[in-house]
Amino acid sequence: MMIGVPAGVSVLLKAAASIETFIESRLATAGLSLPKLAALNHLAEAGEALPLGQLAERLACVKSNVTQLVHRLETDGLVERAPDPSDRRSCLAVITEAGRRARAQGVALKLDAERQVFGVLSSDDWIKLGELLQKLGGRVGDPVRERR
Amino acid sequence: MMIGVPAGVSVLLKAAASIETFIESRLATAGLSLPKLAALNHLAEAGEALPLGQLAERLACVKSNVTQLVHRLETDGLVERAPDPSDRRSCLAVITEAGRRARAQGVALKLDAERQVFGVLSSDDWIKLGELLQKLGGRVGDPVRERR
DNA sequence: CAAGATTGAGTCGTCAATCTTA
DNA sequence: TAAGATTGACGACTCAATCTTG
Repeated sequence: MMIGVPAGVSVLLKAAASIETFIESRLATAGLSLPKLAALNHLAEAGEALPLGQLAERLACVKSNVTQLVHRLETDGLVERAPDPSDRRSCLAVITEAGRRARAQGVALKLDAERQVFGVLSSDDWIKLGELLQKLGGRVGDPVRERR
Repeated sequence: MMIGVPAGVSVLLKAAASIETFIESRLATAGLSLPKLAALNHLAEAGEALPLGQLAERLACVKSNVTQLVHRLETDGLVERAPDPSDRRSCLAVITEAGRRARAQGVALKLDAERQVFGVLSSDDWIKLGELLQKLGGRVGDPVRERR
């Protein structure tokens, strides 16, 4: 008997959307979102201020997006803009103390949410899923790249 | 040895995003997107015009979203608004002939893209993935619901 | 000219408030 | 008052065009 073969794609996308919504709802309790937390993580892990272009590259998104994201983070008081002494075209994103605190909180919330989601899977299941997604993700190709 | 347990979540979300981008890029060749195609599918499958609220429910999204989505579809000439004879508050979404053609094209493009994505997995892999996602998706809970 | 960032317009989604009709 | 739809404001993303500086 034939089941619609590619129905699995929809299942995958829906599951992902569902999980994302769940994690976002947890992060929201700290005034954060996944994009904001990702930006804070990159800034904290870099250990220094990053030019916006650098940040865009690490976030695998377009520069204009980072412009706006950093603007929102500035409004929240989690990041500040500073002029780049070595290049007057450039602009550095600096994480604030409040930003570091929010990040710590966000990391904990996200980890907790992820554990909740993945708690229903056995270790073997989890490994198997990783393999399958690897194959899937690897083949699809073309993550965001900067246009020429 | 310990691997970061919930790293799998990120892998899942990234894989899904990647696949979604891929499918969207195919649909774009017909001037469509996943949300637009979903709306057309529901209208065509319903076999009759639907009130916007009905459509919102079937799309599992908020009504205000459908208002805008239908507006874009109207701009594209794929859907038309008609007054509801039985309730003057209501408004019916009617799929046009162009809408039916676009839908047929979109369905084919999407199916093709999905087959491409899933071609990299064996039948067994595919079944296994379905099981795992079932467990995962079932647990997460709270799809969109209309607020009271 | 090329590189860094920004702005403007467009898609897609949310929520809260509003307007009309039941 | 409830229900149907719309509007306005916002988050997050894209692209194309622009401005400034190298």
